[in-house]
Amino acid sequence: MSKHFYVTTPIYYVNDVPHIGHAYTTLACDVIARYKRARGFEVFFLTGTDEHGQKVEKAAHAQEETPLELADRVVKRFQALWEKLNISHTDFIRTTQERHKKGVADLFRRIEAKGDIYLGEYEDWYCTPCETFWTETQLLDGNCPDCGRPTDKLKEESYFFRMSKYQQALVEHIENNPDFIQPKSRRNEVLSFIREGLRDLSISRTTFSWGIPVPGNDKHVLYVWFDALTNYITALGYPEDTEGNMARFWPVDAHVIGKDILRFHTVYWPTFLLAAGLPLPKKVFAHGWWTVEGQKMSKSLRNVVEPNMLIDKYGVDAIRYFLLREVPFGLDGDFSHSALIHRINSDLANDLGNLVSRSTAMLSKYFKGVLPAAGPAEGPEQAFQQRFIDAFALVDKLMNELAFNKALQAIWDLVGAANKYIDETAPWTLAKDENLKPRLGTVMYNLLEGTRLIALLVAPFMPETGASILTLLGLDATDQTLDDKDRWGLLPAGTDIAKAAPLFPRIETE
RNA sequence: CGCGGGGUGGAGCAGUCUGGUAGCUCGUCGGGCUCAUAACCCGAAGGUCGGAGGUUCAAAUCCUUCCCCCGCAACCA
Repeated sequence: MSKHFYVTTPIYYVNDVPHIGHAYTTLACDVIARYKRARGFEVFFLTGTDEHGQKVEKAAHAQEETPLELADRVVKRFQALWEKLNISHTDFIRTTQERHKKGVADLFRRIEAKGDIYLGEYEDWYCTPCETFWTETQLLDGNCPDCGRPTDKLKEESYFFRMSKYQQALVEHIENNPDFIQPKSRRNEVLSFIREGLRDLSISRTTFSWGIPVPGNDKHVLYVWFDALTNYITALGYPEDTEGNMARFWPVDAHVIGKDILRFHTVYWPTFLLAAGLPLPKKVFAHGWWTVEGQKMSKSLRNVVEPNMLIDKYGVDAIRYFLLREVPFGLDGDFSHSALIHRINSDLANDLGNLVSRSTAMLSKYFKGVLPAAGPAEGPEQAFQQRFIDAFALVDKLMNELAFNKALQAIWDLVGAANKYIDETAPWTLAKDENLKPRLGTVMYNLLEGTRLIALLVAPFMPETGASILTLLGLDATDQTLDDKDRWGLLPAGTDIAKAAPLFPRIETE
């Protein structure tokens, strides 16, 4: 079995500034990447930016800068946010990079050589002032959906990809690989879409120039999605593969995307790959959307949630936790400040933070902060330890399904079990009888050892918190490996463990 | 007949595919404990599962029909 893991975010369009949705997708990929690394996988985690296309060209023109200048500016904002969010990507690709353009041109030629690209005519509704083509269904009462002015039916020379040729092969692939498109509801959606019949796809434009030129015909630039989707292999070095990344990491384990770009990833991209004779992605996972305080997020409502501000106010780990805990991955969810504060107070402060506080406080009080050795495990210890063994298997299964919220629930069951273990064993009672000191030592050891394991499980979701707890326990915080570290009893007796300051202060609201 | 998702105790959700004691989190109420960030642990109350009809020994779960809400309708995660 392969110990390689490749996960991608979509490349984000630089015509938009980063918001909570971008952060969500990227965060999800980061968590699975960190988890897989902890499990001993060599991980390639790719994110990046999509910088071509008419919208970028126009936006740049409006601001009197070149498209590349605009892209450089916006890219910095994405990169700064990822740093702030503790995103651990291994590569950041920009579609304006030479390596990408070269790979895209190669893919085009490869498909063309196969006879699956032809020159034809593209006919649609054109808004002259906006210089934009619209499909019949996009029009509002026959007018441009952007500016409301009338549109004309116009023909444009265009290269087409024989997508229709691959309809049957794609349907078969989806049917034979039940996990290819997740969640299942999306899979059904895609299947019914394909069965309505695939048309050939226009993959070039002549109405603007900010893009990758069609090889052999500079009048045309490539359709942005042909350009953009290809990033998933150009980042690996396609077509040369000098570093062997294509060989090691393709096909990708998971393309994580928002539900809006499902069709591009489950219809266009796979058919391009089929035509090129490359293996298809193992999984495409479409997550849901966030509303904000119950309302759709939009620029006009001015309710777009700015991740930087949230991180400054609540802390990066609290935000990371909230986004993945609050809503099942794949469904839509609502972002509200009251829900966020509630999560922070009850899950992070009361459950986890307080567990660490009370545990270390007792160790301080009863053993001067020096971890005692464990005596024989009695009933409570055996049950307690078994919960961890069960949880490791469960969490692994859930992480592989990208069921982040369930994985966090399973981890929090352990936090609950630890709090309950304290209650059952009542260390404060044991402490009153000097004869029970060994028993008290056993309880304290198990408690702190459980805390170590919880820290490791929590670390992919909340790297700083995981590191804080490990440091507190006298361990190397940079080593968040789970493989071989998920056994009971690795915390050495005799370790000095200081009483912890609150990990997550409660947020008081008036 | 455009497509899709949904209507389950006060709130938010799971359960529906593979019918068989209606579950979780929060909130409310009561109790326990005192190590801890007024935190932790235990218990209780509260639902005829949107309406109607049907299949079945048995339906939140399958079938029919109706009502209501929310998205989308080719390039916004």
